Amino acid sequence: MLNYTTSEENYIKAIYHLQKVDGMVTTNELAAELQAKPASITDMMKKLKAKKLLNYQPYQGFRLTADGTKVALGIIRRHRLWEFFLAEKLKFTWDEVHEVAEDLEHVSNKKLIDKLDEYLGFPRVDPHGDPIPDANGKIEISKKICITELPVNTVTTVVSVSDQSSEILELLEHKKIAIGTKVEVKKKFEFDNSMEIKINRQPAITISEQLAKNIFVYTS
Amino acid sequence: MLNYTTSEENYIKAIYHLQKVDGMVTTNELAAELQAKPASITDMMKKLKAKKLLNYQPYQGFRLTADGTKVALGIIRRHRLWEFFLAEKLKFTWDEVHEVAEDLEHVSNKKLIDKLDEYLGFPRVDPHGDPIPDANGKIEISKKICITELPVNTVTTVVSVSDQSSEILELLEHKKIAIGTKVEVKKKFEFDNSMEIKINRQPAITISEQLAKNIFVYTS
DNA sequence: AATAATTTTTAGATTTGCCTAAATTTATTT
DNA sequence: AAATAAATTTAGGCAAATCTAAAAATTATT
Repeated sequence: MLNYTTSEENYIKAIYHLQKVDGMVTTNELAAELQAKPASITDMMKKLKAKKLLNYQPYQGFRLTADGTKVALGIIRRHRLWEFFLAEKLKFTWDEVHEVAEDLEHVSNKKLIDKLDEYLGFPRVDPHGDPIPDANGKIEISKKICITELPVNTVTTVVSVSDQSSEILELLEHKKIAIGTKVEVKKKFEFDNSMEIKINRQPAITISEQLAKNIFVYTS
Repeated sequence: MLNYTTSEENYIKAIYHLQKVDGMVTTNELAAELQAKPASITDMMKKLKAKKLLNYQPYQGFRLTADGTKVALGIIRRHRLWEFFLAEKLKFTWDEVHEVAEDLEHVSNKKLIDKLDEYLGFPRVDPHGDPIPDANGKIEISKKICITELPVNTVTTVVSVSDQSSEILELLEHKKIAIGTKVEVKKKFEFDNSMEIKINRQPAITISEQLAKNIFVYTS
């Protein structure tokens, strides 16, 4: 497999993530995501198209090709394995790992990553609960849904928190909600979309709509 | 501490290593080391001088300043800690680690490196026997000498092999000489500068001048 | 010490990745 | 369906890091 620049990799990764939400990704969306100007996006889109990583017709948005998706999954594999390493071995907290992994993910030595994977015991998810692609690029279809979509009286497990600001983390910590926490939705209030949830066997607690929107759980 | 580009770091590191042999480093030496053209060296020397990492007067060669040396030691610290990690934890062989560490060394997150150091148990030397600078940039003065300079009947430990081609590695493996091997020089022959050495308590073996010149040991 | 050889620097070009400003295309309104 | 607004692309420029070829400085040699 060929090598790509750090910049190319950042574009590919961003497109992969936006695609999942959107289907087709637009120039402005990607510019916002990467904190770059739209003109820069167009430049790179031409380059990635030339390398057959991207389906792109001017003004029509873009999607990764099968090859582009493979490259994206390689980057995501590296990112998430390093995140796991940082949390598990170096004792970083789960909210610190992303930033460091942003740099480590660009070291693309296959043997390094496969040996790291083995050393870590082939973990299936990273510290945020996101699945780690295997050496062949296979990734478990994440069956995550937002806790707001969960029916009442269903027990499930928190797998990820989308916002990762220190403000939300403070609140989560206070409410004792963390990745892996077992939660059950007890009541939903239409007035303000707040909800009551139970954590383990403790009394129900209330979470606001804003908070709920950022908490994701497994469907099963 | 400021951040430097991968390219700047590679120049700084190369100057540091050449300085130790040479005192003053020349444009052509550095060009050879970095596989670049002399014109490119001059360009970068101007830049590093402007950043006060280098003492440099046109046509007079260059040396790192105290600041430059500090930066170099940071890079070398990262490089050697990753080498140790790769050998110790991921089970890379000692001749494979350098290449991978060349990429990892440019991820310059102080917390990452200090936690890695701690995780590894604050190792003093890398898998080639070279000393690892501590978090403050302190490095043990390496008391390595070539085995050819060792007096007879002195027991010592192999700390490094300068050449790392597969040819020399094959020979070293055959002769059971590795980093950490205890050796004792028994005889030196003036005719061809070959020597007989004993490894542990086994019968003496002969090594050629060419091989001996590449084997380094501790003086004590 | 003058000339030749070598080393180093300068000048100017190229590529990558980004930018601003202007032009173009597409989408939205009236 | 025009006109307006928004999104996107093009054109041209800039900085970093490299290169080639030519000029300048230093070192070595006769």
